[in-house]
Amino acid sequence: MKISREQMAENRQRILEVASRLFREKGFEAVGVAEVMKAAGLTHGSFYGHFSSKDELIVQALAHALGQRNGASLPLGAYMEEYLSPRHRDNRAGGCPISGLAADTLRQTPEARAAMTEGVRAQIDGMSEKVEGPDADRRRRAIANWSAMVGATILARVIVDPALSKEILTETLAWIDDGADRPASAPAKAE
Amino acid sequence: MKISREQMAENRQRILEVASRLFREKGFEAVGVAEVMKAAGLTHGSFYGHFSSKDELIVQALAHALGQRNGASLPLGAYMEEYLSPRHRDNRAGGCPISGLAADTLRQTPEARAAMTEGVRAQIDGMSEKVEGPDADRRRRAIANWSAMVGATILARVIVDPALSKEILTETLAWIDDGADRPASAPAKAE
DNA sequence: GGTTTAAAGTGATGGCTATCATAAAAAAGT
DNA sequence: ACTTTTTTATGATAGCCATCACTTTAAACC
Repeated sequence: MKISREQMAENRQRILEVASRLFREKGFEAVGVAEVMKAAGLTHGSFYGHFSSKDELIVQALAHALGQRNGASLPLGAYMEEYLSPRHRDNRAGGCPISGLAADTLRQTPEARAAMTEGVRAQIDGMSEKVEGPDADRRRRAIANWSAMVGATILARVIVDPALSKEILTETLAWIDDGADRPASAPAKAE
Repeated sequence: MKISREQMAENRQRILEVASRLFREKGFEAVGVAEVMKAAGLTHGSFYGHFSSKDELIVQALAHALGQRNGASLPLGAYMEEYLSPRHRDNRAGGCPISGLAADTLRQTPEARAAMTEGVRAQIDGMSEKVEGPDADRRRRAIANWSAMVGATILARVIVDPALSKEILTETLAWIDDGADRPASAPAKAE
């Protein structure tokens, strides 16, 4: 049956939303078109009325997830603390699509990789503006801190031992925090 | 046809070697049993004489790759420089299995995740011993530096823009290098 | 209100995958 | 030399997946 124009736009948005969550949770390859459509409350056949292929859905869902991520609202320290928290580590479906999907995206289409590239660029640019310290070093710090945040999140997620997983988050946070607004080695900021 | 006992052990090693390279290059899911066996110069049917399932192959190949990685021979600075080089970025099949497969391993069996966990633990322990600086900070530095190395490698690999990709490697290296044996912000060490 | 249009539902297809049963054949042991 | 063992090779099977042709049905438009 046909539905209203607004309904269709809503459906498309719901597909993107659901797909981006499923992709972040299970990876691109492990999620089928049928699963996405079912989670969106539709049947698998109508998928190709919205997207020309699964590859296109991947690009759109990635851009969708990257676009609605705005760590711009939080102060940098609070953002780092939230990013390197067990809560974010355990919330893959709703978490940052860069740490969740960067490795997966490497094996996707050039379009998907281009979307991821722009997401990373925007993230680094955004962090550069908020990092403190000598002007010449701000971009370097943003890049290194962001690399550490992504790496620590990926490592903390895969690691089975809870103590080691937590340690990686905590110590990485303490270290990048140090670099950003502390002279030497102090414990993680309390907030 | 049957072959000699040594031949069989050789075959098994070759399967592991080839599998670990293919997995690092394409990810666990994108590589089929038939492809591995073909690359090892065997036919797909004999696979189950060596391993009980693809999942077991994944565990064995992961342990194999993690085991033969010994950055222990190099000085830490040289190791970091090599790790964050375009050469390593572009050499996925022969590169570090942690940055290449950590994200993928998250969706594998608990045994595979356990193997990855021990690989990360060994890496951090090894780096802790070589990092310079105040004793209390050495483990923290090892963890943060390692997180940054893994994250930067993953990001540099997925990013399409060569300039941004290179910048991530260079700036991350400069930053962690600074932290390890430099007072302030200096360019990457020349070697 | 009737006609057109297009989105969602149904069902099928072809390709790819891991897995396994069986055959073939050579090494190991006597 | 002969039997037994065990590994490799062949071929088949069952399941999953993306994709698409076709039908149904309700919104859009006159």
